[in-house]
Amino acid sequence: MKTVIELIAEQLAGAFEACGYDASYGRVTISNRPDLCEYQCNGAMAAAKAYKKAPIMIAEDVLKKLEDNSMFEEITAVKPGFINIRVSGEFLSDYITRMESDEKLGCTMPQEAETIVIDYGGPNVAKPLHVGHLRSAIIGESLKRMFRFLGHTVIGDAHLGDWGLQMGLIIEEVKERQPELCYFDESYTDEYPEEAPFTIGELEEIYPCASGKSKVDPDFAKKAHDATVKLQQGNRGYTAIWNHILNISIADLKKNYENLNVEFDLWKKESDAQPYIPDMVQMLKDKGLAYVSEGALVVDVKEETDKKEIPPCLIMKSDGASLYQTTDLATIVEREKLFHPDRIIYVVDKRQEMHFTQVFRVARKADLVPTETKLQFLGFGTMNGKDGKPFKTREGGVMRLERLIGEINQAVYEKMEENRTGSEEETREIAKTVGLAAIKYGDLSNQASKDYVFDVDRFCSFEGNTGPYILYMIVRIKSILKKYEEAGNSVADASIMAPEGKCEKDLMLILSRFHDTIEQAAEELAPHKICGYIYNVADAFSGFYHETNILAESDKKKQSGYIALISLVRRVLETCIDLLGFEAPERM
RNA sequence: GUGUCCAUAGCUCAGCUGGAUAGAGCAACGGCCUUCUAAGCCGUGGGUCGGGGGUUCGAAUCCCUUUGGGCACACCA
Repeated sequence: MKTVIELIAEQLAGAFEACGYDASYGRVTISNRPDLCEYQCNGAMAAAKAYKKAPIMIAEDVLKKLEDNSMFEEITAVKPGFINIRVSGEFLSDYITRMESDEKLGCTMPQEAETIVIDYGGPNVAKPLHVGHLRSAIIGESLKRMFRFLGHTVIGDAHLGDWGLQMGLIIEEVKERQPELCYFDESYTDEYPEEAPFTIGELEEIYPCASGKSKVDPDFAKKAHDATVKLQQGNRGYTAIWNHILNISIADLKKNYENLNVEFDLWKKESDAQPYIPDMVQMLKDKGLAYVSEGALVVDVKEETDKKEIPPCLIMKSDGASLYQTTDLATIVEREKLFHPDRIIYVVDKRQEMHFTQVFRVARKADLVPTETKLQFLGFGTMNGKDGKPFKTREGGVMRLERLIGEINQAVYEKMEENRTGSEEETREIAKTVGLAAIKYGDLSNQASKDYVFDVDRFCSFEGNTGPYILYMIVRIKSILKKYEEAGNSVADASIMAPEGKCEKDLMLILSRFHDTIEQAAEELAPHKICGYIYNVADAFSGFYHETNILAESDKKKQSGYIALISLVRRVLETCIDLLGFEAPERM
């Protein structure tokens, strides 16, 4: 469905053309002076230069050539050459009504749906999720939902890290602790036990221990490197341990992501790309792209236009082991083979930008994907504490996700406790829903690429531009609709009417911009635009709510118009928060 | 060192494909609850958009320069 802006711009473009000017001057934007108008066109001023005429004259001429004035309440040429526009209430209510009858609230479905792989999450097996994984999960999940809503085929991939040095470190540490295990006996030929020799809790302790040791003990580090190579070469015992690690970790990760309302379609791992590596490496050699430099196999990726030296992309270490780059490239090969994606979006810490620049360039040079396939890197910034430094626990350690969520839920619960009406159990449940909204809205309302300050108190504070505030507005609407139905009316039968008050019209104007917002947010990979929009809707609703006593309205027809309107507000808000990845409780 | 991103109200952030008076929220101050959830609403104060130059009828937005930060720069992921 065409946006209001497009409908107005069509009219103006026609008029500009009729006057002999280029149609592109008919571009319309939302007014930045809501006191003067709702929409504006600044084309006359731009045209003034090209056609050497006074802008105000151009604007006035253009308005005379308008073919259809029915959608405007007011359209005037002002001062230097602005064209100020107010749409009519009838046009607006009709527009909103059409939106309401559309399953996607007016979003245009693509002619040809894209297949999009979104690579987010990227948790490492054997390591607990910590705050560093939060942004990727939250942003990636939101993008997945946005593109899916817009009719694309989206595949969200957790892309576990299970193939790097960390596996060698863990295996070597287990070996030192329990050398008698059958996995380390080269002559062992029986089936390996089904039961893992460690629990998730032990696993989470083993890795940091091994990692620390490797930094101070070169001998241990060497052994870990060797173990990594042996694993990658298919050593039977090591593979069995690795399988144990995987099974235990994945079960634990699923539970954690579920708590975040994050759901992957695919639980692929770096190791799944392993089978593609030999052929890919051979191909890189055959094409003359890969060569040996300082003992390692590399591909040059520098380009003429580079302002700085981009180092060659390492494909194979001098000891023969593959690296992050290798698996990422092979993963592209795998994704192309399995899904033929039109684009792959990587939601990764922005510090990895260089890495992905290299990987993308090798992929292009080697034609791992067709030229049309988009490879997009969405780098997100660091989550900082109130001191502006990377978020840590009070003791200064890495904050585990479980603990963070627990603290948020507790903070929300304590606020609700002050004036709770329901049972403790119910309040706890609601606090979880509200807490998740607090975290996600707090994160997503910032631009993804920027660092941001994660402030538990502020995000949970129920006041102002926060997740809980948005939920509160939805809950209010739900409550009114429920009472309306309890009085024997039907919300479904209500229909929207032309606005009378200013607040009512403002609310409708904001609602009419739903699909502009969603389409733009998807285009720019910018969930924060949805947050900004939601807040505007909630704010406009609040104004309307306070001006209008809906349930006490005696004119039944008018009341039905109000009900239909707030019912649409609810739908828009709920759709938006679903795109952001959280939901509203029935009451709070 | 090279490159890159950032700098907007006391704090946290929008706005940046050039447009009219730079916006929110928090914090501060003043109002509004026998009426659909006051977790709300209305109002007041608060700014040389880091500094300097330029392009333009018009710059927070584009270009140059300068200062101060973050980050990245081949065998970790």
